[in-house]
Amino acid sequence: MNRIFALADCNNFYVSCERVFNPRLEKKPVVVLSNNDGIVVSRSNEVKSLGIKMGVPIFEIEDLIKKHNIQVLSSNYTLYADMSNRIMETLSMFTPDIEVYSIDEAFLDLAGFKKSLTEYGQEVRKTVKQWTGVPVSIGIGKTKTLAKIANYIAKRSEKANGVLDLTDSPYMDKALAQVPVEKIWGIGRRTAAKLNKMQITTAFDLSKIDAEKIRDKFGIVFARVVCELQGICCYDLEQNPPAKKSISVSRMFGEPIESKEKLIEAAASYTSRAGEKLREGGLSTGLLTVYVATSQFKQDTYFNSHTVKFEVYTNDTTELIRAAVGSIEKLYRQNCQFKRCGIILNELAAQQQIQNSLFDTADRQKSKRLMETIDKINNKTGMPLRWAVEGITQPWQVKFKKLSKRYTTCWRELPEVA
DNA sequence: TCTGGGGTCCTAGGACCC
DNA sequence: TCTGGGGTCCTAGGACCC
Repeated sequence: MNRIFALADCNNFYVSCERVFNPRLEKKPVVVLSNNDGIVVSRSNEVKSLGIKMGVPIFEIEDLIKKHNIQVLSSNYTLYADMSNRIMETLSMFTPDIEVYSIDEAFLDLAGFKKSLTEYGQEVRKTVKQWTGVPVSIGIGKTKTLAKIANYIAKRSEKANGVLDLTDSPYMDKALAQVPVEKIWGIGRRTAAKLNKMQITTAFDLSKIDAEKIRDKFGIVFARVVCELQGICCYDLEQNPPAKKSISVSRMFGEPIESKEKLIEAAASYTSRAGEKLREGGLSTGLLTVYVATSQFKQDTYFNSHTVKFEVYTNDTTELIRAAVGSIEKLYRQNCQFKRCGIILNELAAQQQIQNSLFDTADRQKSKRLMETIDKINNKTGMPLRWAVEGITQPWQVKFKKLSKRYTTCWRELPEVA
């Protein structure tokens, strides 16, 4: 059966969320920054047209910020996650066949819809804007990759007005010719550079290639991209997201750390968060990896990791922290300016499927009750319990200097109307 | 001085076995 | 002392996504 995919993608998502609750930001240049207010992760159209690229460090654009009075905000992840949920709920009203692809994107299956897809897209767009305040663009195509392409153009073309349908379009070739290879879904910087050397610069050029012929040189993922551009569907809608394979928690420190004690604090704190994520998903882990690193932009970089295997799968934070602290003892180096630490949990399994060991000495029932109690307390109060080993002063904590309020998830921070 | 975080999949190469 | 090949499993690293 023929498929028709629509991709609904929010415009400048983080910036748009901020504008919903602070209309003074409308029509002004706005950027949202990453953790530690490090790099630019979301830009308004005004900022894009100033030539400021995604991912540039903030200190490199200080002059432009002053000159154009760019409004600068820290990331407010709580707000964005809540807005995302509202948008996805709104989209689900239009079809039950929806795949939430990322915080600001969803694929909808529109196969079998009789009326004009463009009109339908406009209706979706209007509704999301009305109900949530966030502008979305909609691209429609016979494969996910073509829907992405349509979306790319819908965002940029004035004529499209936010919606472009490329199913059976007489303008298909023209549309593909507008899209540089590096903007195609699945083609990154490396592959784009290789293609450019071969005089393949647009999606149109790429769609004319024989996928089988270059499969050996470029791999199967690439071959699929080419097929999808040709209208051959390789990726279906995924409505039931596959089980997670890894959980990770990592941060750059607010300031570099030299002492082992502080490094242990940070590692314990991230591990505690990883444990919460495990239990939220009803999972346990068999493998914990800790890594530490100095700044990648300084000389004499040091990166190292250590992995611990658990005899019995666990989601007990005390056990996880013990493993993480032991790893730091092995990884620590003196006179080293640590700038980052991360915890990765692999070999995840649902709690029910766990094999017990004959020689297990831990009281698993007691541990389970303890974790449940701690999670319950933490979910109820705004002041989460902490393990002593996480420290008190925590100088490594991430910095957010320009944070907006949690308008939608915290009673004390509701927007006020004067 | 200041440079994010959380994921997935694929591939090449090594270890090991028969 | 000489000398094979095929299969599987695991891991590290690369590339990509948002």
